Amino acid sequence: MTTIKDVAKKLGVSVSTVSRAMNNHPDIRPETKQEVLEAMKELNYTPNAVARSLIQRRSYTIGLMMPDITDPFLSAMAQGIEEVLSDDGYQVVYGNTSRSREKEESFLLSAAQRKMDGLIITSDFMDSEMIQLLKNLDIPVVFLRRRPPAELEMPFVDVDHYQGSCKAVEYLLSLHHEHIGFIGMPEYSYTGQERYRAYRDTMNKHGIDIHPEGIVFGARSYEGGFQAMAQLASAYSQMTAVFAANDILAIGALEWLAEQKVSVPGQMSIVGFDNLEVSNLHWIKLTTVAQPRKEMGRRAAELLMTMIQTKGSKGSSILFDTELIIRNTCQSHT
Amino acid sequence: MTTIKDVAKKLGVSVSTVSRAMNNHPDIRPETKQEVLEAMKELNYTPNAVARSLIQRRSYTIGLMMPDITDPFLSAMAQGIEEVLSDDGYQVVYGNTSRSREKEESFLLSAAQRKMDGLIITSDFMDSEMIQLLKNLDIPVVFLRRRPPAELEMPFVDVDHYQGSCKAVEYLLSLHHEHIGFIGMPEYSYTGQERYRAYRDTMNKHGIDIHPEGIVFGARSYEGGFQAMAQLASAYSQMTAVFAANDILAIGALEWLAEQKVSVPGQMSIVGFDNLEVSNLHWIKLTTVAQPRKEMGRRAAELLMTMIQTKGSKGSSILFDTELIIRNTCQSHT
DNA sequence: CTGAAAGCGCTTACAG
DNA sequence: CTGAAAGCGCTTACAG
Repeated sequence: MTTIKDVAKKLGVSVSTVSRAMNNHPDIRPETKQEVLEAMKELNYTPNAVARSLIQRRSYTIGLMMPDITDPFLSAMAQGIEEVLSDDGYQVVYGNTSRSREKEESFLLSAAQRKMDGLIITSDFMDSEMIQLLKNLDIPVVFLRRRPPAELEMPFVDVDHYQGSCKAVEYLLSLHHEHIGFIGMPEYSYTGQERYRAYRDTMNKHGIDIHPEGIVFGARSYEGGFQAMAQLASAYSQMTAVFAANDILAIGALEWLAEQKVSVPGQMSIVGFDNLEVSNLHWIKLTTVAQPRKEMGRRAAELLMTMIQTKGSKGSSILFDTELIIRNTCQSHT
Repeated sequence: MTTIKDVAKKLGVSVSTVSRAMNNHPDIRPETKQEVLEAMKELNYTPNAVARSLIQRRSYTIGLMMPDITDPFLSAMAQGIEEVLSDDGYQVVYGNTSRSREKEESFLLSAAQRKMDGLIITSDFMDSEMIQLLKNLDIPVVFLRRRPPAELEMPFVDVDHYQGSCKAVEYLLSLHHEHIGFIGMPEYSYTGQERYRAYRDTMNKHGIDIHPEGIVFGARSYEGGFQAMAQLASAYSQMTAVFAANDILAIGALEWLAEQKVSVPGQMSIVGFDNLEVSNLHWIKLTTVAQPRKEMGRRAAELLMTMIQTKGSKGSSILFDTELIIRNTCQSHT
């Protein structure tokens, strides 16, 4: 492997000079710089970023911790993140947690050892030990799609799940539905909780009774939505509309309805949340709530970059607006 | 930041001893080791992996270069890769290329500078310059879903696109279809070429004429499949079946057919390729060819690990079998 | 079993 | 503008 020493020797200059040439240091004669650059090319020299990191205490590496890159939502955000970070010369180290506490912990440990310059995390286990770990890291962190615990003074970027869900329920209400069921995500899910809270609050605000049998929490899959819809239909027979906390669940519900020949929106109205690509398929055309996924990733990365550049800045959180996308799964209740 | 020196000082031992304690070196008295380990904990010491990498010439980092993490196929493989690599204490550095030559080149350059230990790449631009770059890296590389150029002696892992596509076309043939159209991916796509080749060969093998107007190459989207089907239907009126080179295209075609009230499989049979999750949706139930995505990622990672561990091993390629999944979009032609 | 010393490949004051 | 020297935080022969 050729090092800075080799190119210094070839030219009969010092290593300092070579270093200055490749780092665009002002204190160097243009001709000297030119010679060095040429020698580097001739020798096929590649600077060793590891050595540089050690001395500069910057690795130009940022960690991205996510539960599941397979989730279309998360992968779109990851792409946005990678785009802005790589443009700035940073590398993204990707850690999949599979919603396992152990994997989250080991990723954070690894971030400490590898001297990562910053972190973007979608964390599912923010207990006191984890918080301590994050504090000890002493690097900028932005939470993506999660709220940081109060003692952490770190920013987050997310969509306004609450407001978006209010829109969805308001829409159903504006269509004169009163018996509105709810299909939720697993109860531990943060986003699921927010969407559920919005459902309750909106119903209450309009003075509409919430029927406990009209609420069910499904698994994170089409099958979960399918089962949930089956349960709802049998337990809450007056129901004329359903707000499903995400599109996957909504589509699972639509499958059950199709199988049972319940016409949508004729007999049942459905609203989802996420605006996944499949929701726009000809047979589905789901009315849902859209969020700017890739843009969220981009903004999270940009936020982290400014936090890194202006050291000590806490960074301010970003809450994106949602948009109700009206398609074909809702109809006025008469 | 606390370093190995701090813990040595606290205990009045040498840094060598501390180093030996944390690296499970045999030449250390168990009691000494115990003391060191405790001191490390007390001081909240975290080893600096950057320093270690510099001296050991291993970064425990592998690079994963992919065109688009948003593609459900690639993200599933990425997940498989991350799982096995992180279990082995390796980190995965993720680079999105967006099918841009420039981004591929800069990722490879970065791999050299960061002293990555290995690479898994889905490369779209293997020209001579790129090949040279890869050679200079002098680290294990496995190609994922691509063939390495002949002069590179590197292994690949992929599914047998050719054989899988033969199965699809043979199936249509077994149903007595003779006028079989083909919807392809963009022509530069490697996987697309293989699937097209299989279509042609299988038709020829059975002595069936291929009609040039029955072949169209679509864009990489539902819309692309939609347009392609429209074109095919008007140009090739005897057509009774279509092999679409991937599920997205197939579903786009199904959308057009549904919109035109052409019954599937009554008037038109369709086979896809990929077995994406959406293909199993109630309204779609697409007959298609399945590939073990996550498993492919896992095996690619395992292959890379053995190449790294047994230095100098070239590694042998892995070609996965496909499986024809028969659902509801094909019917016998009478 | 333990320590002193050299060295990994760079950067960065400090002198000149 | 340039060079010699110290140092980033470790690991690893080499002596003892």
